[in-house]
Amino acid sequence: MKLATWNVNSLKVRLPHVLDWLAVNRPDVLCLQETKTEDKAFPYAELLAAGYRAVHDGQKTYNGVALLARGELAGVQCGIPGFADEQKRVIAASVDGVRLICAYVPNGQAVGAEKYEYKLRWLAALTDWLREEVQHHSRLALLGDYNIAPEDRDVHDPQAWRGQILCSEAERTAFRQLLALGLKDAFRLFEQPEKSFSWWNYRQMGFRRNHGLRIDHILLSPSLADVCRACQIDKAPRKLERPSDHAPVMAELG
DNA sequence: ATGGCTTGAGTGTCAAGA
Repeated sequence: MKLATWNVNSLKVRLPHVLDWLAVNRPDVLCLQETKTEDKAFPYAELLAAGYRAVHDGQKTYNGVALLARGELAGVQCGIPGFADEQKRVIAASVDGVRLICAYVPNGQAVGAEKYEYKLRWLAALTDWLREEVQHHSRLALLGDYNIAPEDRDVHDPQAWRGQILCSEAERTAFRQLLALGLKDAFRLFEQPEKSFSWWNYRQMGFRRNHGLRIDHILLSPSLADVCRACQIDKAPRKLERPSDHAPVMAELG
């Protein structure tokens, strides 16, 4: 089973890239973030024609998350239960006995900002919810744009980013709280190239200079981590015309 | 130096991303 996640930064703009990528890679599941569209404009028909069913929780302009799967999507859940949030950032469903949670963690804007406090509250609510979910679903994966670079090796210039948004200690602690639930960072189960990132700044030729961060992650419950055979970041779509600023991350389960 | 790109909304130019 191949699982993938991709922040597409507008599905309307990126649909051709997504369809091409699905055709080449044929994942069983693809999680999307930042669809930036309402449900009524979501391209269900185009995806179905490509062999993928989809569930989506979206809104105008911002946020929006979707789960695409070749198999049936059961037990669909939108949002974090008990956490009131106008912003569409979570969608969960089960495919072939695997519980999949697609998450778009708030950016946070700047350390100390109101949006930063929201990010930390949001992450605490996600973690509290997942503490229960991992009890009920031994085969569980949390995929998405975490907006957290977990360690200095996930940052192109750790000195410049030290303590900054996406790299602050409170954010990294929140990430470790997710790991403390028993979840494993699929990417770090394997030897990886140095300076591997999943996002690069659009400005100042960020991609060509590899000025990036690894902020998109696939976390796996122990039973899935045990059967994970590979995990990689696919930089190919980032090289296309009008790319998303994020690259897809894919994990292969045995 | 708080900008530099990109998107959506909407037709001015700004908010938001990371």
